[in-house]
Amino acid sequence: MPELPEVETVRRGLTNLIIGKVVKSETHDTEKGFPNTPQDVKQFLIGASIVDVRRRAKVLMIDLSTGYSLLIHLKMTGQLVFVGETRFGAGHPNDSLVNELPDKSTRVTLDFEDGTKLFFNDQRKFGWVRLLPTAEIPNIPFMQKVGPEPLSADFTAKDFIQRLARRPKTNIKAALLDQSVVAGIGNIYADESLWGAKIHPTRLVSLLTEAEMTLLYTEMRAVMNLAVEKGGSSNSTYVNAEGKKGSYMDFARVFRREGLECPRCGSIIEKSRVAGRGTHTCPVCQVI
DNA sequence: CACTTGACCTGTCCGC
DNA sequence: TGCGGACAGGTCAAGT
Repeated sequence: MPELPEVETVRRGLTNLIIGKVVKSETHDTEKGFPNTPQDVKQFLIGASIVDVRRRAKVLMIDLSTGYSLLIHLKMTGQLVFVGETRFGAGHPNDSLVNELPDKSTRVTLDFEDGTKLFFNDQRKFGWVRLLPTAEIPNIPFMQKVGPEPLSADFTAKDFIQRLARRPKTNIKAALLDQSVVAGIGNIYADESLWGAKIHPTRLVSLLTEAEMTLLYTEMRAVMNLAVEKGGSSNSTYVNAEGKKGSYMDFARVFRREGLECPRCGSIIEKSRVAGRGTHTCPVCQVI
């Protein structure tokens, strides 16, 4: 599920739900999704309290009182689901989860001292959780190469244009998906941003005008801001850590709207494959 | 080097 | 209904 807006929504939810809680025990299924040793877990996780929940790009960081952090990447299908028996009223979407979790997609479970739990579920097993010293997070390869946060106040159109210029011979969709250019954009918001800027995803970066790149910068930020405000995008079954559904898909202009009318010009939206990903475009108002 | 493709996994949907 | 193949909101390694 997660691009920047979804991960940010999870971060905000967890901030409300788990800060101050003390970890009582932890279980995980395989080393692949959680490579730390039992000794690491015992020394740096068990008994620790949650100090902060942060995000960089699509990576979540749960900072612990031991000076270590849990780094979490949800990849395609990861979810963090908080279950606190007293938190949800009758009929709430999370009520059933109290009894249904853990299930076969559960990779990691954190049990807190107060009886509440946090589950990391991941159907496709691409995601991961790892424990490492908080101070070492900036040194991991991903953090070394990842680009700026698109919504940060000091990220300018000029920065964006300069970073795009490093990928002149690839198409603009691949460049937007490249986390070293800008952090946090994924398949949904790449398509939505390019529609907003009336640029076809297959266009070579070197063929974009400065005006187009400036407009793309503006549209990308508008899309990301709206998506964060709406709690991200959710499929029919997903609920976030707080049991709320994201509603951005109600506002999507092209993503998963193939066969429907373009909201700007009325042409029929097409689906194709660009940069190895399913791609949604208006064939008329997005210029190749 | 820059860029593209395949691999990692499981579940679901769609066409025969 | 059964089966095969394509596909799914990401990233890295290996290939050209």
